[in-house]
Amino acid sequence: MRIGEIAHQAGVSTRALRYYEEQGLLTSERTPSGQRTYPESAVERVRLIQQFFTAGLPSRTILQLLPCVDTGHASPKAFELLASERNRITAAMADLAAARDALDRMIDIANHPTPEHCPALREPAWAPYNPADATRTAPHPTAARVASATLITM
Amino acid sequence: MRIGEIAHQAGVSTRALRYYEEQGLLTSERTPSGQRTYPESAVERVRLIQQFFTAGLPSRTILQLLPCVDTGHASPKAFELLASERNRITAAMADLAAARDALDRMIDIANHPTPEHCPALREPAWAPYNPADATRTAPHPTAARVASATLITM
DNA sequence: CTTGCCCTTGACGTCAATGTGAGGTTTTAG
DNA sequence: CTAAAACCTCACATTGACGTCAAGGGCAAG
Repeated sequence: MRIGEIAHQAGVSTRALRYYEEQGLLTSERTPSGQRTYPESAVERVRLIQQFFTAGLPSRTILQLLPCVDTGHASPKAFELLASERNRITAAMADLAAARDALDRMIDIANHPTPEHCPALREPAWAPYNPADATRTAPHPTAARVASATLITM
Repeated sequence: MRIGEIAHQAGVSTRALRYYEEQGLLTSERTPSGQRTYPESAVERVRLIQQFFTAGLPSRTILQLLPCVDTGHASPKAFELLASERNRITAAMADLAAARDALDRMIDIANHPTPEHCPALREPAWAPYNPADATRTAPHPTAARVASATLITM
């Protein structure tokens, strides 16, 4: 298969594939005229690479990891890398969850059916930010938040 | 409080704080000599901003979201934005989970206690990538994977 | 007053995964 | 055979959240 076909099937650009090759993540055979040729399995390989990129792994790290995929064996160093990247991902998921919770609180407040949009009345998940007011104490925790599962189910 | 104090307490650089101000995310009073002054609440505000940045929200989006935090009200447009960003985050979490699963499979294989490191014997979570071999069929699903919870508990 | 640390603005550097365009060759369809 | 489509290499552009350096001003302690 030529590069365009792989790109299409894997859902990436040909530019990306050439970049992967440049980074040592993907190899190709060449026709006598110099065009790249790939086996079918390259599609799956590219999808895996993309998955790692999407997860925020830099190409250098992926480069160190891919041999493990191929050989089924991980050197102690590679093993450590696997573990640390796993931890990074877990931490990133926690960060995302925290941000999503923050958005959820905002959505809850914005969704609040009563007309208590007055900042002085709602429970301050965050203190209203007023730079001109440098001597403020914590506002009253007042209004009860109302559960509203109106948006996304997950 | 001056900028260095806020930066220290919020765990960011002064450069970042000036950048936030430049982007309209953070405001400050000025002393007669031009130095920035912040209220205590700025620390919390900066932490929130950082949380959003960490979650991959661009500054322009955060800029649109912060007024909702302050007013407790979301315009329909802002509400839509809240929802779409929530979806983005949820999708990103799914991507991370998928990548983590991939790493887990690699860890499982690498951890395999038996000497079946031979690629021909293990179950191919991914086909071994061999560009010179364009006419390969799926290998045998053979070796059973062994549960190994040796690394991270989460 | 000076030492030293913190602050100011401004502007250029960074990093990484591509996008994009130029200029030329190869393959394919008719 | 010819024109379109796909491919090649090279190389500069982009994006975003900062880092970093330069050149200078503000302010407490000794």
